[in-house]
Amino acid sequence: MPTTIHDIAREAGVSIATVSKVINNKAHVAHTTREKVLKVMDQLNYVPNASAANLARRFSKNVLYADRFYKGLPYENPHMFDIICGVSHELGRKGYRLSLLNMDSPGKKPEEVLEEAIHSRVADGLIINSVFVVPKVERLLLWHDFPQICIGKPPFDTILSWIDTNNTLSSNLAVEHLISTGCHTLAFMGGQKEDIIFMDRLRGFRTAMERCGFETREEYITYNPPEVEAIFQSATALLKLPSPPDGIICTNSLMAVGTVRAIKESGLRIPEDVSLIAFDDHPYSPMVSPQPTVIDVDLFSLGVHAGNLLLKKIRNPAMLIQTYTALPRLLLRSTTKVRA
Amino acid sequence: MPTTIHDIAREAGVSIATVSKVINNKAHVAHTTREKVLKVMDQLNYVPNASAANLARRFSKNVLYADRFYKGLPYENPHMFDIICGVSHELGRKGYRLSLLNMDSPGKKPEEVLEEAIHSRVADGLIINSVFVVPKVERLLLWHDFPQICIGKPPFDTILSWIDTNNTLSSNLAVEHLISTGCHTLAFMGGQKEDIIFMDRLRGFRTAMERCGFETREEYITYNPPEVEAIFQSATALLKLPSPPDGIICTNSLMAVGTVRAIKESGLRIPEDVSLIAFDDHPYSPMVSPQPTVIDVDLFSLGVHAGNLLLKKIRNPAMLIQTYTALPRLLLRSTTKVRA
DNA sequence: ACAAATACAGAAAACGTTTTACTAAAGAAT
DNA sequence: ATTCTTTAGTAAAACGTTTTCTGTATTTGT
Repeated sequence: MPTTIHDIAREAGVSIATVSKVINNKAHVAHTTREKVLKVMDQLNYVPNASAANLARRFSKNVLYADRFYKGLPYENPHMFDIICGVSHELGRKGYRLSLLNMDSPGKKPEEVLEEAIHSRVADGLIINSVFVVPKVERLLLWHDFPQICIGKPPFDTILSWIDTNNTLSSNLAVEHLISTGCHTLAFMGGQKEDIIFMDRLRGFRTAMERCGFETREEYITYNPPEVEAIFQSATALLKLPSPPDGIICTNSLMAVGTVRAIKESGLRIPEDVSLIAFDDHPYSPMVSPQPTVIDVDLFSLGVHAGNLLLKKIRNPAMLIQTYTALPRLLLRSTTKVRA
Repeated sequence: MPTTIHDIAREAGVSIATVSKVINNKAHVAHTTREKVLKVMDQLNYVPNASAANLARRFSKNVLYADRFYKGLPYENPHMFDIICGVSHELGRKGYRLSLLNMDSPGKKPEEVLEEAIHSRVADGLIINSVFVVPKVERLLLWHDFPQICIGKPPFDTILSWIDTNNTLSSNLAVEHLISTGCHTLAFMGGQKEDIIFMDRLRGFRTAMERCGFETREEYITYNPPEVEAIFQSATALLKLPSPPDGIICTNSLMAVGTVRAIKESGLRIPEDVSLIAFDDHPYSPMVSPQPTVIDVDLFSLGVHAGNLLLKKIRNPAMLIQTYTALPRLLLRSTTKVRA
């Protein structure tokens, strides 16, 4: 019932081969013929059947995004969906489609889900959260020459391609900014030791401090659970030290919320007495007052880059390992200011 | 190079028809034969080529989620991604895949993007944000008998299937809860008049008030921009009225943030002097203190329902119009309490 | 014991494209 | 005029499945 390439060919008085050439903008078709075919296609509202085309040309113009997609995830981590939006945007522009591959499948291990997807040839490439990239998965991908981009640098040496943010560099930026505005005593409101992003940032903090000729004192580094009350206590304690910090770096915006409250309730002014800088812009940042100066990464464009890199690999599978590190940026708002 | 059904057939010493039957769990294949084929499939690591299967059986085991996916959206509206997670979860369980269809395509109108996708048969069904469901799109979908679920009730009478939340009912719940805890004077912290969700909630508020025998006075209804400072002012003004409200309903969690601050800074206690209830649980709700009592909808399971309904329509296209309205639930936290 | 029904297996025809020859015609070069 | 290229177009063979139809064996019912 739906119109096929045969209908177009018949109606236009040409062969299906010619129609195919028109569709795919191939050479060896006269201008007038092309026009004629295009007109018929338009009239009959023809769009090629994707499956048939996929089968014949042996690729699918589809890309998989492999991750877990569980309940509440978007609230916990809206960031990853901003990456997905970026990927989708870029792929859409280039005529590719993005499918979600949920690695949480009842009764199947993530590798199995992935292997099945690859074998079934539903997609030409893969964007995968690096938490799934264990050596076994690496072998699988390399063995099949399957174009891929990992989101996040895999935790071992690999010749897979990846794309990541640079937490160390972010810390550097934060430290340098605070010092340049005149802070002398810096503190770090951290998360828990299992949080690798936080630990990366902390490492960056230490080296940045060293590079700037400052001493890192352990009592200025706190490890906090993700609870605003505990954070508040912790920050209050920090401010009661014999020589309290005049600059605080918060590993995320939740820390910032609790810390801001602590500073205010300690009777100190922001940023005059204590400056504050946080990582990751978060939707509720603008709601906090004063609005926090923030260091973040444009994750949407990270996604765009990932999509772009992947398409290049798809077009040229011989392409060597690709990596890309997104640079952090400083969003100057009201919790930091150059001091007199 | 990749293994095909022919390889399996040869290796197992049967015909490809038999292998196909095994793959698809069809009848008329002996137990021993089935075992033999399965063993070979396992050995050769065979997974059927999706495009070929799609072409032959004339459906794709794929579903589209049509919406805009622009930069920053996940921060503005994490809710919609919770729906997507739900859909993906449900579809994955049933062997279907979810593809994102970005309706923002350079140089193409949303209807065109949609029409192309439908004609190309990349998917067997569609989940679509009802903001795109204009009469033209309705005609398109009905004409092609394309199984679909709208997220949100379309703004006109339609025989398309949709799934939605019930904002009116939510308001009812809120009003009833406040009154049952002993509040007498209720106020509504609203958004802007263009916000249809808010207007729905407001409508529900009015009817609920009436049903409960309370009078709705216009000065207790405020319309606010999404800015915490303005909200704060607005709420403060409310509390300065000759007979201030002892119960406030906030149309979203942002309102709650500003309002809580206003109540506190007015020297009033929550919930002893003023109770507060907000719509939509938001990730930062737990961070606010006191934690707001909230009325929300489980959007993940809304997504699960949507996926489920769609699969039913795909299996039985003759199925009549389906609708589903998710019920709101009350999350009792610290801003409401039964009064002595 | 014999017809009828059923279980199993395979051959072959789709499904709707792309691609690879191959032919015919038209131009260019000798 | 003759040969050599280039261009335009086509017929036919993939691509890897599903499905229908046909033909045997085997079971079941009488």
